[in-house]
Amino acid sequence: MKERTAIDTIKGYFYQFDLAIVKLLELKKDTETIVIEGIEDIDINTATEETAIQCKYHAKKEYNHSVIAKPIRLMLDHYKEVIEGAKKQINYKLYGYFESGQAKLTLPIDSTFLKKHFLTYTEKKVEYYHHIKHNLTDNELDDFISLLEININAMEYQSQVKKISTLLISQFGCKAFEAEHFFYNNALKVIKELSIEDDVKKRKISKSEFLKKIDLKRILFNEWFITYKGEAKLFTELRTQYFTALNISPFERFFIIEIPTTNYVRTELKDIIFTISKKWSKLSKREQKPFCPYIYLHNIPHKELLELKKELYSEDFIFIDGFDFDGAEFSVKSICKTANNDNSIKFKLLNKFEHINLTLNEINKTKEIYQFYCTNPFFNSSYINVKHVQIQISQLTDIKKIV
DNA sequence: GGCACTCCGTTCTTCTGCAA
DNA sequence: TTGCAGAAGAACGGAGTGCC
Repeated sequence: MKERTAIDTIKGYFYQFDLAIVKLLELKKDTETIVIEGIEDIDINTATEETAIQCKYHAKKEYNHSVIAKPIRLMLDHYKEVIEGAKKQINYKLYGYFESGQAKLTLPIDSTFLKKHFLTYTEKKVEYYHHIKHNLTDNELDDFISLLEININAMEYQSQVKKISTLLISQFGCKAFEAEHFFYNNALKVIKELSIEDDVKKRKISKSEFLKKIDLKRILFNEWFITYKGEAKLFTELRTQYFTALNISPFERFFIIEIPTTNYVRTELKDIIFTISKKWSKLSKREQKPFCPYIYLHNIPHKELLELKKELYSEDFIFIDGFDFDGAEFSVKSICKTANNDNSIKFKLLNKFEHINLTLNEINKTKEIYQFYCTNPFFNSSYINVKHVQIQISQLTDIKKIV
């Protein structure tokens, strides 16, 4: 029960973030902006008007006037400052989803209804009259109603998610997977980061800034996206998208892995190397074009790399690193040597960052790069025809779950 | 028959607990 | 601190009963 309550609460946050994404994508001009948690949950600023939207998502709750009464009173507080000349006039919008009970509210409402159901309330057995507190006349309340739009038939959660996907596909001309894993994932991160800014000026973003920020074709390890998707499901989808094929083509695959500075465990790294080697090599005698993967370990201390190589070698796990004899320089020809059943080379280790480009330049076959990074991608491919997948990880063991 | 009172189920509002 | 769901309690309204 507790866990379900938490999930429902998180769903409420997501619903609000998703609505912000929808509103940003629906802005007509690139210069138009929205503010997260401004006057209301979402403030929309267009060339002609400003609208403050209060968003409610009650997946398991029936509509009752009291549920939306408090936000309406807060909007009236703002309106009071408007008629006093302290603030600029804006439009107010209450956008809510409820499981049932929508028929209880007949729109439009009048000032009598507003006073009775939204402005009169009880707290600790004391009755309050919000309109009397603010000394507002019926005419002023009518004016407030003319600025207020109530929609308690808001889109259901999944329908809104589908709408975002459609908008992103249309905006970026991408596929559904990219819309979700690249652009929606990035969009969630951008909105989340805006929402936690203390300064309201920093919670503002224009459509063009937003589109620029989310236009990154790489997978982020974004806690909000993982919460939305579920870690296991996310890893499964990544595996299906990038690492599942019935017949693996004999391509030259580069696995570029950043070693986290904390919680490094050598056995875990070895396990990942074994997995990549096993899955992404074919050394059978019957294989016409045998192959094995290239692996580069970013930020691994020199001494640790040496220990790792010693251990692999002592376990008869055959690999090459482009150095043919003691004192020799890195040889591209050596590292590019074809792996086969006779030499049993299970993977090719690139010791240094610069060896990646030297090797890539030498190879004429189809190449693919899979980069797993911790914070920011550290290898930028300039090869137009080379597939380059960038996936953010939180820990080394994530890689094994994906590949 | 009409009115007042009581009971009880339903509806609505407010409070509380929980998680972020 | 906020926003959600659920609990608790107040308010409402219909049915039944008794009295004038």
